[in-house]
Amino acid sequence: MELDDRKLKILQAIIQNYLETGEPVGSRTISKYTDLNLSSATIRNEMSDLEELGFIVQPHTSAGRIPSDKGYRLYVDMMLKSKEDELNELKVELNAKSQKLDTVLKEAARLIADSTNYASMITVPHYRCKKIKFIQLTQVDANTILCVVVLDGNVIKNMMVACDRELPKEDLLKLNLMMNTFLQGLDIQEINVSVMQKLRTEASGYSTLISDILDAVAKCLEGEELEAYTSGSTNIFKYPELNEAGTVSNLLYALEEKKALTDLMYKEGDNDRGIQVYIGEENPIEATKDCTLVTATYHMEDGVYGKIGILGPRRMDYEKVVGTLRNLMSDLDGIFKKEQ
Amino acid sequence: MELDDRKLKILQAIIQNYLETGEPVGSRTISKYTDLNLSSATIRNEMSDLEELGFIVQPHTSAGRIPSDKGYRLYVDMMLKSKEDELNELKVELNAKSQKLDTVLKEAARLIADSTNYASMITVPHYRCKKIKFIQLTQVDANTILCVVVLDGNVIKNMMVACDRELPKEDLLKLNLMMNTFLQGLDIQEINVSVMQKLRTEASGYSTLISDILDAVAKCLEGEELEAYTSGSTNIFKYPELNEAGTVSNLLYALEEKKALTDLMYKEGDNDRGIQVYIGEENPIEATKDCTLVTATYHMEDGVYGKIGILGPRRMDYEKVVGTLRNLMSDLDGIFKKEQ
DNA sequence: GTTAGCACTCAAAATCATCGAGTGCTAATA
DNA sequence: TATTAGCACTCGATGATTTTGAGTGCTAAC
Repeated sequence: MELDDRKLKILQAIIQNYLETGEPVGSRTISKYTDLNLSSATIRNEMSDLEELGFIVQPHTSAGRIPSDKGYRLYVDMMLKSKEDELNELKVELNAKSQKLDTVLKEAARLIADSTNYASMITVPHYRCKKIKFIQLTQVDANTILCVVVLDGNVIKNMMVACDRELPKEDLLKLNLMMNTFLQGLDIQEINVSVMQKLRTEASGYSTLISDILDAVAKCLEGEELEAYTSGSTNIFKYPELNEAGTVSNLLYALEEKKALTDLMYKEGDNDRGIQVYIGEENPIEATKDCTLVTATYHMEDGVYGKIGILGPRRMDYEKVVGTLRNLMSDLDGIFKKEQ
Repeated sequence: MELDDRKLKILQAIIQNYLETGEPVGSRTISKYTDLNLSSATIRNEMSDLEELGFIVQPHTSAGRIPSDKGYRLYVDMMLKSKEDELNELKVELNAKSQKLDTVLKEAARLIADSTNYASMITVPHYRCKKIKFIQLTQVDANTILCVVVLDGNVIKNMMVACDRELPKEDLLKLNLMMNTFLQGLDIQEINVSVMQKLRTEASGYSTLISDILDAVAKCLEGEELEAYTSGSTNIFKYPELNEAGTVSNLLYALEEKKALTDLMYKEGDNDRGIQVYIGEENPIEATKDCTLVTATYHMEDGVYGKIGILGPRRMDYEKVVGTLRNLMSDLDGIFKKEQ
């Protein structure tokens, strides 16, 4: 059996109607809804075919049809194709004044959630290859040193390091200079034993302090590697089909723990294929198997990237989501470029 | 009618039983459950009295009784009193190694949520009177200056400030020195026009930069004044009585938006009466009117304080919650003292 | 003052009937 | 051959009705 043009139109009509209503759609509805001028009986025959082909399913005998994951998949693929070159006039307003990365990301998450009415997540960039732009050590009080590290992309990390005595100012300056000359331009993986060795021998007398600082730097960069922000997680309540006790609590848990996206980043690695749509069972993460997850990857320089995800019901307004996401991506790209 | 000793014991038994089961408790249960050796009929008479006194209510005729807000209130008050001097051996494990405030707070929230099975919130300290310990300006690249502000309590704030050209090193050093001499020890409210004036005249040629920096400092300190962290919000699903569509979504929304606690801080001001318990309608915040909210205030120096809140059902394990909270408070106090 | 006993209440659960949207199939039609 | 009208059938949803049982209040006896 072939998926001819008429079947495709009917499928599309079914999906669109289902997206709007959330109810299984029957043959009579389609018969009236479309401009195909076919009787409900004919539609029934076609629907029967579409079901055999696996694009739609019946929740139970004598109910209308709803799209299967395969059906959504076809729909999304078609849509993505047709949208490919189309201009999208939606303008995402992002307050780029604050140049701090985390503020921008938080705001991005909120924007997405507000404008789509789904839940959103955004991961902070993946620092694996992030290079150190510079380091600044300052004595805060008698036994604490503040260490600020700026990475490229103007990501700022700071940490406190304990030290046993107050350093003379000249020493601190010297240490600062040393740190910068040795570490500038290195990424976290390049800070290896030999570099540390050199630093230690150079800084006679401060060997433990150096170790402590490097530890802090390493821990800070690696530990928070996959932080993420979420927003609008309660939007989930708006979709009754997700609103079964078990599902909703799992989803919210995944969102609160920020697992969904970070897991995905681990699983899928850093392959970037622009906007990805995971429908139902396609989802690589257990908790989201009843949802659709749309992800997009944003880029900074040098293979540094993060992901934005939108989590909603299968019957998601795919057009809007993809559109909004596209816009946001370009906005973010703009901001990050300016920042460098 | 008097609330004699026997009535009190029965009330206590009712509450405790209800805390465990979540079901209305009947006379027969109490008759067996307690060591009073009274028949269910007698209990029924007493319960009837207790209801008249307003300590318990019937969800409907022919159901058992559940505690009213007034009943809980009595119970909590009694418990708080009896706990007052009692040593509590629970030990809260807090990783104090990382000396960064936000990490500690996040961890505290998580600990509380995990150990109590309720939702927790924690606000970052209220900076109103926070004094500047010092300021560090650094040129990050040609048109960006990084400004790190350390407040007492070792709260670190950093922000990027745009500037039109690269400053010579000497000038930056001079600015740094100036900033520190003028601003050190001041709190946000003491940075007034006259201070700014002085700074600007002193720093000939950098007047705009100075303004920008001060703006950033002010905005940063004021804007994030009432940030908060939450944890375990999905624990709410564990309590069926909160699990009505409307309630749960409101609660989660309040939690996600971190409204509950911050609102409370605004409403109640900075009066600190240690551990506070708000039961049901006593709650000053609309969204939590079906819950119990237990809050505690932690202290740093100089009137700087924050709040921790635990949100759960009315039938909360008050003993455990209060105990855990007490411990956490003392742990936090320890950490913050060490940090100074 | 306490208790046994009993009639009464009422929410929750179980049972049953009805309704109707939607289907699949068949036979008639274009 | 493709389309359509017609009809019997299915089955979840809705709602009425009954049953059940935990729990009460009251009264009379201890």
